[in-house]
Amino acid sequence: MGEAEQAGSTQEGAARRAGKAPSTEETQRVFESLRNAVLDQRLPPGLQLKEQALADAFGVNRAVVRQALARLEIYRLVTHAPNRGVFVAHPSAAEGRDLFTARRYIEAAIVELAVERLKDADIARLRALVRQERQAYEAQDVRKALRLSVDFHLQLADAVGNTVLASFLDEIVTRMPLVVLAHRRESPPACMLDDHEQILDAIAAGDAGRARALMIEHVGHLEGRVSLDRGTQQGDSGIARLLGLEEGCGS
Amino acid sequence: MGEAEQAGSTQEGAARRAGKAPSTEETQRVFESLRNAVLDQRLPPGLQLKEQALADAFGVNRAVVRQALARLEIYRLVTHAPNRGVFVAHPSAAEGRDLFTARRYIEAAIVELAVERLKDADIARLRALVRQERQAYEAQDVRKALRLSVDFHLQLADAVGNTVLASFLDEIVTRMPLVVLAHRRESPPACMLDDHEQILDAIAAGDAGRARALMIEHVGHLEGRVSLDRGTQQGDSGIARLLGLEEGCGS
DNA sequence: GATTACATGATTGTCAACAATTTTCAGAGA
DNA sequence: TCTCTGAAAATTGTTGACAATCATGTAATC
Repeated sequence: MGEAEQAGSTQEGAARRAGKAPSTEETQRVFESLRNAVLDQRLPPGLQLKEQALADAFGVNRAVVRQALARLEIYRLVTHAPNRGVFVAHPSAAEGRDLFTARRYIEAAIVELAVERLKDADIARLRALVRQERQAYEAQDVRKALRLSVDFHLQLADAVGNTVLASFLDEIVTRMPLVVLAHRRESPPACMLDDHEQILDAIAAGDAGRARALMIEHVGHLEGRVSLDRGTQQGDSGIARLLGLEEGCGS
Repeated sequence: MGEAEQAGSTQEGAARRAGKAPSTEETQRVFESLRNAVLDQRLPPGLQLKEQALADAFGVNRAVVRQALARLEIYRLVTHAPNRGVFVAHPSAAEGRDLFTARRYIEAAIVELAVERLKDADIARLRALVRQERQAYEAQDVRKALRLSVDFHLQLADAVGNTVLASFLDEIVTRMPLVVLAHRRESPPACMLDDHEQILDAIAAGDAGRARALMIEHVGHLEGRVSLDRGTQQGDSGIARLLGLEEGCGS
């Protein structure tokens, strides 16, 4: 299933943020491959991850796979059913709502701090990232665009320099793709390419209130792409999910 | 070292918040015992946690201990030195600052939501907790008071009902004792027994702005008990730490 | 006396075999 | 056709042994 990933700025950043000390490089490698697979929406919720299959695929021992899976479980990317196995998580609507609510607060905190702490070089780097993201969209490379879109948020958090808030945001955005897969709307609304750019403008202008409002609105746009209403079932049961596998626009 | 803990409302709550699915009950048991030991400030930063010793102490296999330690590592309660072992974390001053900053934002979010969502029964339960806390202080049971003080924050978060924010706060408050141990001020300022009560009053009165301000101020009081100035060394080197093992007042 | 080289012990990391549990599937019976 | 039973296969959980690495203490050398 998940094999070697393309090296990118996200991987090392994630290692610093979430993965921490590589408790044996092998475990870390397997963990990050699976985590990246989730980020790229390659793993459908509910899929069983069998230890031996993963061990064979990665060329490692089952014990290593087991540790990687245990770590994924802590980040709630998989659920562990005792004596049954681990399955890609299938977040409930309530969980999705909690994630978006928490994301609003965390992102608001980050932009607030960004106005105070970001250097010109940081803003320039983030602007370059937004340009890349736009190019990816224009090139129809949706997967890459989605990834760059996530990277924008993560690198903004990194630039702010608060490791705790950065790791929290990292956990949230990593769990988001599963929420999207489990609760996608049939007709996704139009993509919002300009949000990131406007947020950067507000930060660069030192307008904390506007930056904060824009970011909260941006998260609202993202939440609009899924249906998390209070009556929604936990997620469609298998078949319906496989029909909507083409991904929309990003984070 | 850490053996069975007194059962209390925190344990099950923590299991729901942070611990998640008990990937084999044994692992969860070991993890929580060690986590509780950190919360009670029984584990000095820098102490090595040897796998075999823990396995013997808990009567479990080394693999179980290994998984529990890996989990502790993700919460940054321990640091893992490859081929050397795991050691109780020794948070830097920068890490401490990040934790307090993040805590301000998270707690502010929680009280904001608390004003909207808390039922009368929730408030009554929290008031009872504050009373217990006061009694513990009056009875000079500092350890219990500290624990109840932490419980107040965690149960407030639980009552709000956002599992994501609750788990974030859980991680923060669990890491705090290590920051305190590593960067304790010589003369702790007076304890602030009334903060929790006033926060509850503001929430009960529906005054979100005041509740938020009081909570931020409260976190400021907590931060005042440690010295995290930008010139401070990572922590004193062993001997000095052992001299100041008696604990102050809580969270 | 201080320092380096080396042997010893302790600890972590890896692995494969075994046990326990669950799932699957074939077949009997209603 | 459906359901129940039970054996077989597949999967997870556990344990112990072995290898690799690091820390400790001793002896030799400058």
